[in-house]
Amino acid sequence: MEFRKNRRDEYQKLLYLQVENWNLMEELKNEAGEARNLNFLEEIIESDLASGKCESIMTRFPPEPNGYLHIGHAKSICLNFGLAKKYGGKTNLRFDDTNPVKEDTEYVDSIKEDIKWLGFEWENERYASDYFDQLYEWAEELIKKGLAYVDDQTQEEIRAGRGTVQTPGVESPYRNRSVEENLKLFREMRDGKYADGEKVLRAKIDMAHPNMLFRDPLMYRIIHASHHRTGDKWCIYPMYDYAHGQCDSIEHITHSICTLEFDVHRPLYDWFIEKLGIFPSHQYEFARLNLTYTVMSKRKLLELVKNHYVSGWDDPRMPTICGIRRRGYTPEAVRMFAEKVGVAKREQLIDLQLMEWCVRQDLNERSNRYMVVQDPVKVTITNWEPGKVEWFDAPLNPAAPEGPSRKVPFTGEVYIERADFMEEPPKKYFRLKPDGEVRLKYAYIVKCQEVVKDAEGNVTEIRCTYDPTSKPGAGEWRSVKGTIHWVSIEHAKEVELRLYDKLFTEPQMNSIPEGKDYKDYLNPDSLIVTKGYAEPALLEDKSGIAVQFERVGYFFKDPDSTEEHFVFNKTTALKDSFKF
RNA sequence: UGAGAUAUGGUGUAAUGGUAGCACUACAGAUUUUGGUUCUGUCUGUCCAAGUUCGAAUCUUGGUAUCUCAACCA
Repeated sequence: MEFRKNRRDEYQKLLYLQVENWNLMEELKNEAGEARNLNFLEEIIESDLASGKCESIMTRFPPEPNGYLHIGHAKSICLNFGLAKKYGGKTNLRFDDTNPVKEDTEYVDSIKEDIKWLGFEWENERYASDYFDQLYEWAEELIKKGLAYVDDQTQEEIRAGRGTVQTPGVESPYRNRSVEENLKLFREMRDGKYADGEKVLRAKIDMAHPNMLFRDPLMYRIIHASHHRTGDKWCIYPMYDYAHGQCDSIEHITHSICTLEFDVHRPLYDWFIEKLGIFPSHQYEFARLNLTYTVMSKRKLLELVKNHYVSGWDDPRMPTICGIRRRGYTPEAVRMFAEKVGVAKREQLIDLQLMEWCVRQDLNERSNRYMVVQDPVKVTITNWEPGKVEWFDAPLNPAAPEGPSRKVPFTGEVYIERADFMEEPPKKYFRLKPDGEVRLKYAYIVKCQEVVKDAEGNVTEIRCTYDPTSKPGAGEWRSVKGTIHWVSIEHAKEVELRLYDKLFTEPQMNSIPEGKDYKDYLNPDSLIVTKGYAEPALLEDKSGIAVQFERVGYFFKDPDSTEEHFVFNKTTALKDSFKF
């Protein structure tokens, strides 16, 4: 480095440059560089805006209503809506409903709910099916231009004729029908004269093209099925490639953002727009999100639900948006996550820990704290006046010690966590041990005097004395090394706890060895149902977001909860740096 | 024996010919009524090989690796 600097100085002298000028230049460059720091899509948009290629931007989120949205979609939603928001543009929600046999209104509703939950508002709600008439007209136009033809070949013949990635295809015997004949046949297709699969409409491009999608791609196929919106009006339906670009164009989408695997479609997207001479939308691709210990494909998620490996699409272990929501993630956390994973064109496999960090980050600031003991052992305070109850004031969030608080009852018999007591502790054990002192959080310091065990040697009771002078707020504060959570047995409320962990045991679920199935890696301990003993204030919590069980983790009240029976889902554990 | 895309610490992502930075993870330390939070620090990186240049992650050439494409799915 020193060498380089010397060489540079030498060179500056050689060029008779003043060192100050050089440094100034670099400073300016650095400033400019700092101000940028954009992802590649933002760069494209800024350059398009600057060059006047477009006055304002318009994006769209185009789900097919055939399943539930997952965290990968969340990335796309945050991108599309976020980019438009950042640059003063708008975003449409467009359902890509060109295949009636796969789609359903059920999914439309859940998709809308999920987008709203994430905190985004679309400009227009549209459907590809809104444009079926226009798309049909354009198809006739392409036929008239000699750019499309009706093919009578069977599905197998068409597939065989397409060739392979390394060998060119062969032209269909029906490729050179006259415009009149094509028009007549296409109209007959539309009018229901033919059965499914009998004929298709194809674009006439190049059967030897290196891009397989240019080997006379299908534009329309015959499907005699009822569509969730257009009913029985149509029996021919456009293919994705024939529909998507034109739909974008109709809506004047300036930046059509999709995932990487669509990059080979872009030339065809452009081809239709060019041949039709319509508004030039442009497609850009980014890398889809992959998460460690997670499967994301619709097929696999569906299988998990259908075969009851999980309780449903909204099972808190699912990567679906509804699952994540039920797990206790906040929209803020999901948006933060989408921001953190970044946008680029190389395949990414994001560490699940990043997602957990995001919820902790958000929940740490906003969530209310309560004490809940999961695996209790009884502590008796021998010098406590029998029957006495003392109520302590405990802040709901330690970041605001003077802020809102709850009342915590203290009595002579409390539960503590079994793991918070050790008879023969290692040296750096700060919790309760024989003759040791520990603070019961928000209350007194207690000292372990005696350990009671059953015949098997299990600890059944710990007898302690409390130090009356250690009362919070009264007199000088005395510090001890350990502070643990507890709950008054008399006041404890029993709640159901669902402890969730990662669904799979293997980080790279996309590249599992041959001969293995992803289901071979299901984590048998992904759900443990247990119970907890909570301080009474927990049941009164009205925050609506996950709460923190102090020293344990974040928990979210499940919709299964009733007035009598509370159920809490573990969102994620607190970070734990304690090591024996 | 095709075409397209992508290669920067363990994981993501910047640096747009000029000091390889940031975040997560991991590991230390300080603070702490949560072994939490916060703060500080440490470890670890330009796919390879030539070339251009005073200077290359960046430009050129040639390799290598990974991903995508042969549904009447999207």
